[in-house]
Amino acid sequence: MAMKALSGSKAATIYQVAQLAGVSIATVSRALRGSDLVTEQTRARVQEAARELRFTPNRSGRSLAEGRHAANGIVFPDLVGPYYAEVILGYEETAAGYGSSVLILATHGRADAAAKVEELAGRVDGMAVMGRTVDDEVVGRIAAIGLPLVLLARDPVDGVDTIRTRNERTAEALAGHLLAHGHRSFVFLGDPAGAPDVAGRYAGLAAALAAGGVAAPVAVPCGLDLESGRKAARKLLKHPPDAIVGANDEVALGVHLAAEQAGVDIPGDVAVTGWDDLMAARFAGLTTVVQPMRQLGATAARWLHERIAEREQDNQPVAARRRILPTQLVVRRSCGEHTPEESR
Amino acid sequence: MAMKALSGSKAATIYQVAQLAGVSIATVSRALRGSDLVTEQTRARVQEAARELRFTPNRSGRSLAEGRHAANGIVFPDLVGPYYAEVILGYEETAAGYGSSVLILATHGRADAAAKVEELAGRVDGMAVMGRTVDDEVVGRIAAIGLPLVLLARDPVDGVDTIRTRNERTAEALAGHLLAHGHRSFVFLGDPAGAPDVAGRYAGLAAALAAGGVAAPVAVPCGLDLESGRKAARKLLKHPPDAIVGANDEVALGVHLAAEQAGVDIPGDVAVTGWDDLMAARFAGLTTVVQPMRQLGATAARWLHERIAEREQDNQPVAARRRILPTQLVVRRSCGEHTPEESR
DNA sequence: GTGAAAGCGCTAACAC
DNA sequence: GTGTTAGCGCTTTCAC
Repeated sequence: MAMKALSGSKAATIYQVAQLAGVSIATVSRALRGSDLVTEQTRARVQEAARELRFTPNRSGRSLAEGRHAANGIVFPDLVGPYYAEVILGYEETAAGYGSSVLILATHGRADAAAKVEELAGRVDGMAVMGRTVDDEVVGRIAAIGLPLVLLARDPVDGVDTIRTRNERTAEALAGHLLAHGHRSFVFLGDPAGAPDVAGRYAGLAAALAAGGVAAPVAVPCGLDLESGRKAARKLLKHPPDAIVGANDEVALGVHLAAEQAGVDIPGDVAVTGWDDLMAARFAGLTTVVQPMRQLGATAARWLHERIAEREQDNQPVAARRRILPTQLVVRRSCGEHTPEESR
Repeated sequence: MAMKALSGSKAATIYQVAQLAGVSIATVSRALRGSDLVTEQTRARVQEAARELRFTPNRSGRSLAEGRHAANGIVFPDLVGPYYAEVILGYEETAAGYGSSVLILATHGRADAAAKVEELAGRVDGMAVMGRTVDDEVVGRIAAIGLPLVLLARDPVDGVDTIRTRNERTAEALAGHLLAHGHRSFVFLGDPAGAPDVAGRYAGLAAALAAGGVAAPVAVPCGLDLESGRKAARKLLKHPPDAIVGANDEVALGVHLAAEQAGVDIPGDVAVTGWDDLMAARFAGLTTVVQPMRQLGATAARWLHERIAEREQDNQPVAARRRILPTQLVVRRSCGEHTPEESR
């Protein structure tokens, strides 16, 4: 019997454990879940049997009986770049603390993203959705069936919790710093119509520049990865503006690569800034904006947990929450010359 | 009815769809799953009802009935650093292609990691385990119940598929390059007893140096993150060796930070190398080793898919597979002066 | 082509 | 304390 268990090709069920321990399945369930309605003696016998059969409760059976999945989902455009990785880590860590597993779904730019997301909705108790991975209609549809939802780095949808990082106001701080350097002509590298974060960054920049009496920055649409930034910069650097504001660090770092290749000096010939404070930004000397990515994920997981508890207890749902997490300008050398005491 | 569906607070079940469409649940199931045992007319009616009720099949019910989860798991020590993120992305992308969701589990260094992993085993059809997240005993136990398993960047376990990246031989290439620079005293920054990858890197380095007639490198144990590298380097740089070989890029980049702070020149005063080729390595000018991380994850997902199919079809399992993915030395400026034609 | 009904593995009421 | 049993939502024979 023991041998059979060890070499078993299928996971054991509660029935087998019950049989081996000489009790009913109800007792097995109780014993293993720590109910105090079992003698310690019985519990020991059951545990022994479970161990021998290498029994792990089948999650589907349990979920079906309990009416919950003990799992949360997170949807993001892609896992490329440390940005999403950090958010997911914060999310996973917090969710795990609540006993929930985490299902990840990268939509890439697939056409069937909506279907994938809706399918995911069927296997989780709650879900975080990042950026513009799926449109408002899908979000609304999922929210309508009552699945706890939280949107990250995305424009709010009625009745749905949303967490964002501060973009507009930090963009103003960035603009102020660049203006102080004496820069007057600007290019924004990124597509404001693409991601909500990018839109906010551009809007904040434009507003601040306008307030400073400077022409609105030209927005040059650009993917959010290193290579897109490099390609876009190659053309741009032929007649560089005073400053190029990258929609994120990858884009800005792509500009660095292009500049190096073209023999353009940063910040001598052109100032460059990014957003996210990737590890690479530090080593490239890139002026950028730090965001609490981990906290973004962690907060999402916590809010979902609260919403799930609320549902389970049939409590009156609290109104949709909005939160904007602080961000901070990190000045390095790419934005222009600094006096020694200005530098860190 | 439609209103009720739209504002519904609980997901619809197959029974409600059946009732609304005026058919049995069996027909609903058949219609929605594309069986050709239904009239197109009936199918249309069912689809209409399903749409109206926003019906998505409950995954637990389905999994229980089908005896499979349509989900794979991946276990890793932490999501910090782009290294794991890339592996997971490759894994998710491939798994999604096979129709499987992906559950992630970061063990961090938690004491209950084994329990978490075994629990995960109960909700997936297959699982990838990275590095030394759980010990051989747990791996063996999970393999014993017949769950398809693949180990990544980890020493093989009998009867379990394993995929690694080439460490030893590339370490030799790295050693050769460093010796050619004239470096003769070496420190390896990392704990060979910690991660399997690190062990392989150290072993390869030591062997090559021995072959070159140079004393074995001192291994200074060190965490695999930036800060650990920086701290360890702070002491080390007081009397720097000719070269410091970091167990990974983060460690090597930590050395860069410490060197900058201490006014030590790289590579003038000390050569530094890493492993992984993070984006930051490129901007820090760090000599390192590229690894096909995405491919590592993708291969894992593909192998699992094959194992799962094998099980479902009750095929005779093929012998455990081993694969070592190629890696490549990337020479930048941190390892020593190069003549112009040597540099890229 | 469709329906009735038997599970899938588990939890939790309800008996005893 | 423990056993019996009724579901949880779905897929899939087996009848018709």
